[in-house]
Amino acid sequence: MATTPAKAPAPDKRRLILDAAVRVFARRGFNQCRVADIADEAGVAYGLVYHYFRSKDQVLSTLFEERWNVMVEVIEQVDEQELAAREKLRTVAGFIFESYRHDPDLMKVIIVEVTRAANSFGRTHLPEIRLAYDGIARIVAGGVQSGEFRDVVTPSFAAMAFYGAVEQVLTGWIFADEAIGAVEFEGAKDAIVETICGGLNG
Amino acid sequence: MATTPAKAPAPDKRRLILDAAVRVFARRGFNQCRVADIADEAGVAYGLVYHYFRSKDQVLSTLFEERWNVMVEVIEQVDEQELAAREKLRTVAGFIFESYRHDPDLMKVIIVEVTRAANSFGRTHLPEIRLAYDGIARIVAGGVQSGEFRDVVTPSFAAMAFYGAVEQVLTGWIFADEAIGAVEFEGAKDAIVETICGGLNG
DNA sequence: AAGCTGTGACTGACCGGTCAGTCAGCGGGT
DNA sequence: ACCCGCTGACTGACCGGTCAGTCACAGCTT
Repeated sequence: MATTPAKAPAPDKRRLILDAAVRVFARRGFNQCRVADIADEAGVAYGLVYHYFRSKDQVLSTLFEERWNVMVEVIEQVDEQELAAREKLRTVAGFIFESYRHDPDLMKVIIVEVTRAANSFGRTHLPEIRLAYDGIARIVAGGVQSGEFRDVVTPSFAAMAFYGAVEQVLTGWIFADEAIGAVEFEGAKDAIVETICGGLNG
Repeated sequence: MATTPAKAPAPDKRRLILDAAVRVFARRGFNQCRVADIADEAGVAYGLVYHYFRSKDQVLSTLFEERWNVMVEVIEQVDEQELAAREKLRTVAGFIFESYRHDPDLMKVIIVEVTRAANSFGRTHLPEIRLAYDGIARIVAGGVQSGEFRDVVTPSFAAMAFYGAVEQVLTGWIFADEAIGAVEFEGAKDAIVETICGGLNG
């Protein structure tokens, strides 16, 4: 056998626990679920959760950081491209909606349990959360500088409005009971940009 | 004594408990605080909380319903007036921001613990929450009908974007450590309307 | 190739603390 | 002398986190 044989699929219990936690947190909420629920869902012994993670909190934090870092990076990469600010915003909205389409449970957990939890994880992860807001604000600022956007509102305010609108659409989907169709996903991206950039006025 | 004498200030312990609960929920969060904290804050015996409320949950539900009903009513009344849709939206945003200015703790609790709690109170109070969204959507629909607004996005989508932006601004204030100045309060109302109605495009 | 040993991933019974909710009774007003 | 608003010690369930122990396996020795 070589040093890294990879003959068998290799269970990777840590990943198993993380994935199970997403499902359990999404289903019952972080506070309502038990560590035993995570272990059961992962088909793993209770104690193994504590072998890989210091605490229940750390499981959620890991989940959040993994995903949020990707988003922050995407926002930065988009901004570096040679694109109209409006197109950049469309790409960012598209990425976020696509993240939800790809893994609704994970996005639900991140939004409900971290991004909006002003008394627990939200406070803890504020700096990382702000990184994303700042990135969006930079895109808007670029748009203002190039003359594409009007200079009526501060970039960071516009970023808030943009991100708030995106998150509210996501929240609507999270609260909805039926699955969301492909049409809604596609439409949402354009509708957000149309609303925030074009405005409602006729 | 008459039926409602009001000779002495009347302690009204129920109100005392409700007001104390707002402070405690805002400070530590609903899940992190103990019923004993509420009783202590109110200067009242532990058991009295259970004299007036069936459960800890019911305390929060009462708080939410009291305030949310007022908001839904305001939205409806605004819509009945002879005003441009844009002005109606400005009034609604103004009311929400003013609610925060008047009692930040209460708004924080309502937003963080109910409006955005997809796994607990949010689910329970979904019908009431939707009443507000629907009211805003009706204002937008009126604007489209009168030709004031373009017909590019469904009214309920526009309502989501509007309310999402408002809530995100509020969230920013909630997460902020320093107090918010009067200038910010006044400016926010106009900035929201400028962003959502006017749009960013130059 | 058979035995021996060290390693660490993995297990799950258990513990100690915490807390929502109960209830027996007190005391001031009428 | 009877309410009844009010009290707060108490209880029982629950749950996060611990830790003593198991076992599969890799590598060494003979």
